[in-house]
Amino acid sequence: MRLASWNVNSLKVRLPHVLDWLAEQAPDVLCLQETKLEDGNFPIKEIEEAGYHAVYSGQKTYNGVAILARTPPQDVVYGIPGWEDLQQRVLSATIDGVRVVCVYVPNGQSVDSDKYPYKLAWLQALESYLRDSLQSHAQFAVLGDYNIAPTNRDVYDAAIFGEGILVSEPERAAFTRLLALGLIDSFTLFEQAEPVYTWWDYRMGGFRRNHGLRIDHILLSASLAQRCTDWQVDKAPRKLERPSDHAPVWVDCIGG
DNA sequence: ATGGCGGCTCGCAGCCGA
Repeated sequence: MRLASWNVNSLKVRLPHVLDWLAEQAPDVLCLQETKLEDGNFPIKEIEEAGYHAVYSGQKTYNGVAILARTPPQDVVYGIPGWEDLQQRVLSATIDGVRVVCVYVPNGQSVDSDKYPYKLAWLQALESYLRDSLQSHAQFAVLGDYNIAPTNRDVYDAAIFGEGILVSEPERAAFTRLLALGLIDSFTLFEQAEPVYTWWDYRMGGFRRNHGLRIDHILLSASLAQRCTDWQVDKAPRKLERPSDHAPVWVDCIGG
């Protein structure tokens, strides 16, 4: 099965790209972030006509997550249970026996912003939730925009970012703690010769100059990682007119 | 050194993203 993730930066604007991508890549599951749509405006008709079921949790202007799947998502959980959050950033569902968690980790804005401690507290809450969920799901995948570049290799110019947002030690430590739960960054199963990015700045010809970051990740439980045969980032949608600044990423897993 | 793009809104300027 193919499990994918894409921060679309407005599903309203990007719906044609998403529908084209579903047709071309035929993922079994596609996790979306930054839909920026209230649930009443979610394009469920178009998604269903494309052959997908969908569950979604959105809000106006900011955030919003969705899971599209060829078979009906089951046991849907909205947000992080027991952790109040007005921002719609997490959605979980079981699809074909795999527990899928779609995450849009807060950006944090800057390390001296109020949004930075919110990001770290949010990551702590996510860690607790994932620890609990892993107890009951051997086949487990956490896909999304983590807003963390795990190593300097995941940054086009580490000097520019310094100890700033997306790369700071506390954020990277939080990411490492997610791995310590027993999750594997599927990207690392298929080490690449050249640096690989999933996001490029709209400004200053960021994509053309390959000024990117690897901040979209697919973490897999050990059982699911054993079934994983490929990891890819598809840069093609980033080349289209009015692209998202993120590219879709996916993994293929045997069976399911 | 700064901002540079793009999407959003009880919009026409300002916030936010990364």
